[in-house]
Amino acid sequence: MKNLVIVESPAKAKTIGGFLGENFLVKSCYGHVRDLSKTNLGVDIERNFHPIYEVQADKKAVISELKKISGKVDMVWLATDEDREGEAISWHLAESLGLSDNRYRRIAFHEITRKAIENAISNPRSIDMDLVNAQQARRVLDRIVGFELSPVLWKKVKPSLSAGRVQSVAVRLIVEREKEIQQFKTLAAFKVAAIFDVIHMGATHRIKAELPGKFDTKQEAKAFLSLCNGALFTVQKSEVKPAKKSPAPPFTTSTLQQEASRKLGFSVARTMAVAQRLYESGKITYMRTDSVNLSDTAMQLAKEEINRLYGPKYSKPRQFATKTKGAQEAHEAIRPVYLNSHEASDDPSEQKLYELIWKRTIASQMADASIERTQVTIGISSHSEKFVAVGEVLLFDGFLKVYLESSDEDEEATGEILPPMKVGQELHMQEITATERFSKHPARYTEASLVKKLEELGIGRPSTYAPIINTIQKRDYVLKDNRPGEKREYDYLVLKNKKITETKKSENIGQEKNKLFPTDIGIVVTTFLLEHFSPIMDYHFTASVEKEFDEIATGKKVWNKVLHEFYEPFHTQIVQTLTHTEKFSGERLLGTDPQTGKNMYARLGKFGPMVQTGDAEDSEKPRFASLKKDQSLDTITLEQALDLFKLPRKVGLILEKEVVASTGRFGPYLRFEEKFYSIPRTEDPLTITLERAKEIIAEKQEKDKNKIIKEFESNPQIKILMGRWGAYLWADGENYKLPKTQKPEDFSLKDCLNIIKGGTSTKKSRTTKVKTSRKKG
DNA sequence: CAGTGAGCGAGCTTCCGCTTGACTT
Repeated sequence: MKNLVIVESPAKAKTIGGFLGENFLVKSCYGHVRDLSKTNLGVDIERNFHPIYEVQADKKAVISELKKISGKVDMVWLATDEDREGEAISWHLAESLGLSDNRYRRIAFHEITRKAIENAISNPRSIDMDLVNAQQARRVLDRIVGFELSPVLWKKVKPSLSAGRVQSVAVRLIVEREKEIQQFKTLAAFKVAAIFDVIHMGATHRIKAELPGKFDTKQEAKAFLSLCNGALFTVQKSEVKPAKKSPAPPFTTSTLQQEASRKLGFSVARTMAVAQRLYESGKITYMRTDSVNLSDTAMQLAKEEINRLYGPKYSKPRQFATKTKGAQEAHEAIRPVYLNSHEASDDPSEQKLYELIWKRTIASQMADASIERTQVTIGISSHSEKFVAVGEVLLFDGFLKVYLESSDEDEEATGEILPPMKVGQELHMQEITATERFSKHPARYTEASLVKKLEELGIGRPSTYAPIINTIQKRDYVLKDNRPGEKREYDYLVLKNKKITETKKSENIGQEKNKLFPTDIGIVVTTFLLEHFSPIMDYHFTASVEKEFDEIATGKKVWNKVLHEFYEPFHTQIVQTLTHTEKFSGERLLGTDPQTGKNMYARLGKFGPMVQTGDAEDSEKPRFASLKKDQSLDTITLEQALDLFKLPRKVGLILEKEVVASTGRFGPYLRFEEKFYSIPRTEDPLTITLERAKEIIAEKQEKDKNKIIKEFESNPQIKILMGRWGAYLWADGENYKLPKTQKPEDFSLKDCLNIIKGGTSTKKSRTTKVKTSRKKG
């Protein structure tokens, strides 16, 4: 072997290995190989922000293998991605493999074709140190922000919290959207629509027309309907306008995540996992990309496929320009490797995602759709307002034959075909309706719409969108959740047969599925960071530092100087906040307790969100109660807070012993004679009666009686019990699985001892995380 | 997964961006 080629991805290594001859060995380094030391800050600020690098623990084996091979070859070709991070990886490789300048060459290609690779090999260059320095600046800045800001949170808000250039802004977006929704004032107005009969060639066509404006009140809407009663309706204008629709560009990571979410209901993480499998099996190109570019080969293949399937009329090859802020375009757009292949996998998820990618790619190379829009204006003899009917005729479907991008907003109903109407023609009115419509608050973010917003702001990279979503949920700043929605009544007026009837209708509103909600911790942390570190929290912070990084990359600025300029004010603010601010808990005064006259607060406590009566300075100690799962610090009322203190509550006496109702980690419960009895979640411990309590206790006691299947006189520490999922072995507080080989009652004490000796207790293997911060409501 | 309903306190937590791999009854 004379040559070693190093790329980032193993799947890429495999493909390229096939293109190059026997003199080339292609290996992968699996992304970054060195990173800042994790033990400390990893940056020596005194020495001009000198980074302290270490080979990452999981890359030691990779590096030692590459080192061994590189010692034996004539030339090492560093073929990492051609972007800022890729350039840095090449530099780290050269450094950690100890390659002298004449032992390696830097090459790069943007598409994986034989031609592109041969071209790269014949045009080698040296490592671009300006670009590497831009990456070092990015890396060091992120480390400083994260590792100086997080400890401030530990001291001033709560231990173990985190903050960073990307995650803190992502959380801010969700927090502020929730605030907008809370402050949103719903406005009602009446929308008027009419149905007319049009007679054309002896047949009656029903058309729908709308009044462009709205009425603020029911009275006005009603008055309008009265005016229409008996009026004449005449066509005043009929306009025909041609229009065209163009296809969307091929997929990038972000647009793939959005469409897979809307069309297939995939989470961002699932989209990436499925795409990874398609990539590894050679069905699609690389899935982490910000480019909409297609290779010449791909465009040629698409053209042939479109010609074959739909005919040349449908083909329109085109290249799209990337508009994304900060795009680095190291790869192609996400597309099928073979555009003439329609099947990619037996796995339904993979196949569905593949079809989506296939359609999007093919559609992007197809002709525009042409449409004819008709707008008919209908005058009212008794009023100056006019009805408008809109019709749409698809003259040529073009790319719509294959694919239409969906949108986050509700789709406007597209017009239907209108029968021909002449100016002056009188129309017969069937009915006119006035429907009360309400303004809608801004939509909560979904995973995918958050990714879209982050991309617009230039925050995060294709490889990090899915991890960001994961991080902010793991840190308990954000919760992906559903809300049931509620009924709302609205007024509906109809003018028909010269009569106006008024009815109430109801609709379901506010239902949410898989939406992102901020948690109390998320809100408190965001408020704190905004107050003390507004420059980092600025939505344009990333974009403005990116501009600096670009200037480093083009040699106009020196990287450590850029860092110095950032660090000076930032660090001053860190010190300032640590020394001069109190602990922050997002405290909110709810009012006073009517019984004691003491202040009541809602705030974030050591164990999560809670309410408090009385102040710490009072002679009597304050009382505390945790919030329920569906309550939040921002919205809890004095009444709800008072309810929280009503538990535990004395329900009454059974046989002169007290029964107490309360809510615990696992929901509402009763306590009687030192034992616990769960109350079904549908019932309320605040109102449960003694009668009902007796029932629940009796039921559980009956069940417990039947619980013991077998006991051993010689060893009372071993029992066979009946649990929710069948029989199991209990031994001194630990539980063991019983083999299904015989009936539970047939096990002997010796059998049991053997199971204990050989088996592992289920308690120890438990991996479920127990949340302690909140009671479930 | 097998019933559960606490709360010491020392020591640790944390960033973003590249890339896949692999703890089991």
